[in-house]
Amino acid sequence: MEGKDLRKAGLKVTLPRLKILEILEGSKTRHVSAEDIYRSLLESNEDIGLATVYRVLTQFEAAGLVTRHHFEDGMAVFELNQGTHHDHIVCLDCGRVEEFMEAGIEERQTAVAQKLGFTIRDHSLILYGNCQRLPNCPHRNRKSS
Amino acid sequence: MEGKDLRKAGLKVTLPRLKILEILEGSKTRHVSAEDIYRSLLESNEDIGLATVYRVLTQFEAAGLVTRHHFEDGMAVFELNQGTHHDHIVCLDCGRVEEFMEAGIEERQTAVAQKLGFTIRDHSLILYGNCQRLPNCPHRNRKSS
DNA sequence: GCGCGAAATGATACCTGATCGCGGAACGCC
DNA sequence: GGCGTTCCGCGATCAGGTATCATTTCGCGC
Repeated sequence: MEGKDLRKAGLKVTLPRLKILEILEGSKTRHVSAEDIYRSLLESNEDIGLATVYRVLTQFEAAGLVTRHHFEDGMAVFELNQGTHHDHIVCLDCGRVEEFMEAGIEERQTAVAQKLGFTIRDHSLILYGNCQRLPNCPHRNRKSS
Repeated sequence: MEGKDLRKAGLKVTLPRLKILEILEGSKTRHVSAEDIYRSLLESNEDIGLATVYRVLTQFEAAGLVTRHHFEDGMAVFELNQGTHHDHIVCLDCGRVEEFMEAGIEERQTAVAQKLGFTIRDHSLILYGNCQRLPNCPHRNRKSS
């Protein structure tokens, strides 16, 4: 993803937007907060204000480039859209986020909505659990809730 | 629900707690924010501080009397627990909230979590849609998103 | 390349939802 | 009723996020 993707999305190509895209792509965790991005920018000695980070993320969301999630702590995190829809499961011990997609669940959601007289537009499904501290958990010893 | 329920929950019976319980029970919408409750209290000329409302709601949550939800706008709303688990569907036009429960969805959630090596502890499923402005929608003409 | 108007940015003040700290008040066991 | 413990009201405070506005940057037409 690069300049032309921004233009395609109807956004001017500016340095802050490029840098933020870059960070979203390069991030290991896929789910980052505005502050995370701001901190990354500072570390790369980019002189980009926090307000700009928020503005750009909001524009990216409106343009469909990223999705905004609210996990349990209420703080917004952002994720680069890579085509396919999915839901999330969050480890309460280590904060790790896994993604999944279950056609059966999706179907039933639509059915339920219809039964209640709603036209479904969107949904948010987040499971919370413990990831059993598998040895390969990359987030072990992170802050506990 | 009354004084003895508070005591059963390990909480002293105090006027603020009783009043707040009362409001939760009497509320038409079942899903109310701390500010909603605070406003109700002011209207009834109760001299109860906003901080107390938050404290009491947090205690109620810890005691299992209420559940806290974060709908799309991020603001917390509280709902009196009346036994059965359920999920929510929110109308994007009018803000109406309906509740539903789909055993098939619940089952699949557990299965997915297990497959990913998680022990599921909790989940949040919220559908967003349009309620087709049925004539009996009690929320028509509320703020639009 | 260059100039120019529109759009974007950075700094900072501000807003809102929520929490903290503390002196004084209320609860409830006796 | 008396008294220790818990709770409460108030105001200060915090954190995430937004609005304002002067300055800078983009990119189109030349």
